[in-house]
Amino acid sequence: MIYPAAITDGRLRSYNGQHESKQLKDLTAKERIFEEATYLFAKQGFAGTGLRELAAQAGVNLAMINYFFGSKNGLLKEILDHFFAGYLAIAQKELVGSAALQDKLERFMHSAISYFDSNTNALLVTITELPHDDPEIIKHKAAWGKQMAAILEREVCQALMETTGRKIPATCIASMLVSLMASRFLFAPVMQSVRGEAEDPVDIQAYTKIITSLFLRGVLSGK
Amino acid sequence: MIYPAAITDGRLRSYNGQHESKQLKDLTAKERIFEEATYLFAKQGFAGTGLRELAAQAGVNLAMINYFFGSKNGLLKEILDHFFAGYLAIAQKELVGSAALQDKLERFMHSAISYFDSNTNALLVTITELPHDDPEIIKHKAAWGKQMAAILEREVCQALMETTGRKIPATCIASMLVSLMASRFLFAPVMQSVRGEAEDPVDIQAYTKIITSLFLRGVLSGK
Amino acid sequence: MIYPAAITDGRLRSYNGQHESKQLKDLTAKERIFEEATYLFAKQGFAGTGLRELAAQAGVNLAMINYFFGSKNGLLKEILDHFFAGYLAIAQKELVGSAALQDKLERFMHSAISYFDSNTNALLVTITELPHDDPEIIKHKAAWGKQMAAILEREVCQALMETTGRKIPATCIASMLVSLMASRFLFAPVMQSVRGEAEDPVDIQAYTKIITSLFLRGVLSGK
Amino acid sequence: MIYPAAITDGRLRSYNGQHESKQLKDLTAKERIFEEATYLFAKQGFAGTGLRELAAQAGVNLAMINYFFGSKNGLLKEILDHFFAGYLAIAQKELVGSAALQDKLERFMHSAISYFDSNTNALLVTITELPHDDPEIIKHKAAWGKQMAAILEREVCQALMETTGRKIPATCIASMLVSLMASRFLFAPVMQSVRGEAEDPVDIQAYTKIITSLFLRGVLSGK
DNA sequence: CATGAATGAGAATTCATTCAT
DNA sequence: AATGAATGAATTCTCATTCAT
Repeated sequence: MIYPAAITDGRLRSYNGQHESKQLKDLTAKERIFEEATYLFAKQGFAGTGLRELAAQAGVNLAMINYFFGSKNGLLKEILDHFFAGYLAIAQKELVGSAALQDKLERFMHSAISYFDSNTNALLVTITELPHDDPEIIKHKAAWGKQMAAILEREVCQALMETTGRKIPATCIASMLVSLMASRFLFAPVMQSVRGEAEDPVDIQAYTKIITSLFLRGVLSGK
Repeated sequence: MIYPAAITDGRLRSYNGQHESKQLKDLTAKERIFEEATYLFAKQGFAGTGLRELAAQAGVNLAMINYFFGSKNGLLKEILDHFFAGYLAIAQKELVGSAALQDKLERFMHSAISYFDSNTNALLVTITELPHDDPEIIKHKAAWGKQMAAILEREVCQALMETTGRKIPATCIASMLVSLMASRFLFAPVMQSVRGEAEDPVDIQAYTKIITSLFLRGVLSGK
Repeated sequence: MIYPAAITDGRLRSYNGQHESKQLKDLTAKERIFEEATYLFAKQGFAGTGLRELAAQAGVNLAMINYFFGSKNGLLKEILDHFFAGYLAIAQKELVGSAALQDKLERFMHSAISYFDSNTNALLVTITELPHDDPEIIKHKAAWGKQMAAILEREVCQALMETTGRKIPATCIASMLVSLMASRFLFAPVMQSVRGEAEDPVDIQAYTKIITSLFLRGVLSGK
Repeated sequence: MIYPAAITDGRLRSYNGQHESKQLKDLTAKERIFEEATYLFAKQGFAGTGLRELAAQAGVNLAMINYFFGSKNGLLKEILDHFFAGYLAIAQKELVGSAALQDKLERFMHSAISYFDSNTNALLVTITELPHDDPEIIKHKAAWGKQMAAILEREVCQALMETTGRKIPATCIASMLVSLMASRFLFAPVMQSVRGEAEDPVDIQAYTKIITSLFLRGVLSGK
């Protein structure tokens, strides 16, 4: 997993979210729609983005969107699924196994934050659409949540109870983790204008350290 | 500050957010619009909610919304301002002063989570609309963020550096705090269906303890 | 009749159209509505002007407009009637009598153009609303047109036939006269930006001479 | 240039403005919208005509208007541009050259009045929207006015000064010419009801002669 | 006289989607 | 695979008018 040196504070119209080197012109029409939709949904919200605008930005005919994705909802579902799949893969890779709890968590958080950094737009779409209850979409979100909770329950919660005596539900852990790791990306647009241009944001490595340390040892611990 | 016994897992069409006993019928037309808008924006998103639907649910004529709030954006601005004002007041009350850092933070987090619990809908609107960059709205958000960051810088960041030697920017602290405290409310709709009906969610007091303890001492600390 | 030295090229928010010295604050609410309506209707058209805007500009409550004038149409009718009455009075004063035809016409045109200059807004409203066929309004216009045609028929057409042998219908004369005299005011907004700021428009006295001379002796005549 | 025998006193729902023989059913949707809009705008004014009514009359779906013309303003701009282009072409054809001034003017006025007669609706839209100052529209009008003034300045004003010693600005000439030639069409709806049904209007040839003679030699000249 | 609230209809525009080509 | 036309419903917002106070 590559940790990009340059920070990407907020949404970027990046067509290389996955560290691919493809240019816009190299992408197929479907890929262009997908990338542009992720960017626009992150910037303006799902309901706030029209398919006309999306088609224009992606440089495709309006009818192509429904042709490729069936419907506007189908497009959202694909974005969410794509993002969840990557996130779950990281959880599986870093959390499952016999390593020490602290090591597991540290590695997971490093990877996850790096994933969020490379897929900020998809992360923002996921989070901002989370509470909205389109019945078609909510099933998807619950399905992914179930898998995540299962891993956490098995690999984290039990170990946590054994070592610290604390019983925290997996759903609670899952929520806290994502919230904490996503905080930078979620608040970036606002915090950027709060800081103004005088101050620089912490870079992504520093951020990762702060967040990880906080989650494991709290804000009051030294170092 | 009252801690409501009953959990409010997610959005409620509650016209007694502030623990007032007003009934729907007692509210003025403007208040009904405001309450219903907060509920609907939380449930379906700002852009996903039409003024027609809002007017119907609030039991007012469609034109009254623009009459009272000028525009749909004006309505959103009033909701955000109202929520931010309450949040900032809590920060001012609990964080400003000469108490010990840990006591300040504990009291603030208790009050803030209780505030989130009583104003879940407004919280959700605020968070889900955060990254969306309507130029008219973004100025409001930045203005409030500035005030919050100023308080944290003065009352928390400096004390933190003195006691722990860690320099964390106020904007970073602000984001982490809100994210963490809001995690339960933001993920509630999804986590509810993840748990199914077998398992009960932790109640709000337990949640407050978990979050506070985590933020101060980390997840690995005992107790 | 006074010929103002300063030209009034186009629409003016003049509350002293009739050379009265009343200030805006001295006018009654009804008068303020009337003046402001004349200005706005001239600038944006009757249908293009909302009563809310009018009320705001006139500094009166929205409901006052209907209270004073019955309806938006009633307001227009009063503006038209007021303007037509003044125009017809001039025709009666200058055209009726035993003077020579050329003298009659010259005096009439001088007076009428001066009247147009002092009531440019009302003139513009009249002309731009002329072809629009609101059935309620069209009767008013026809009634005034009949009176004007009658005077022209009696005092001009017959004399014209006797002196030049030409039979021109009164309706035709009436149209040409008004069109010609109003041309400056009707085209002023456009011609102003055509000229730019380099060139000055002819003043109202020069304009009066040009128009009168043209109507009586044609553009090819010397002097 | 064909002089239609039948007079067209005022606005006609004529789909054969250009003496083409196309029927309504033969026109494309865009053309039907264009024709019907010209008719309705002439009859009720631009602001006084709703797109709903226009769509119904043109027999197209409401959304097609914005689909083809972008906006209601875009539709107006196209109507104005189309009319201005035709008018300017006539000016260029008849006024530019080395013919005698009187011949130029006579030919121009004949052609222009005939053009007005074939495009009465567009003429009325142009004139009644002239003073209204939508910033988007006013630029169009000024642009066309500039071209017209340039031709008149070069081809008419200078010759006029040489032959008669009179210096009349091109903007003034342009305004008077259009006003005079358009008078019949502008006042037609009113004058028709002034005459009643007893009297017949002068036909378009007689009107052309009267107007031309008046402009060149004045109303007092014989013949 | 004057006001603020309220109304129902209508304004222009955009929506997601479909379909024949 | 791709396009332009077309649709009906929905969007936000403004309209002129009324009425109780």
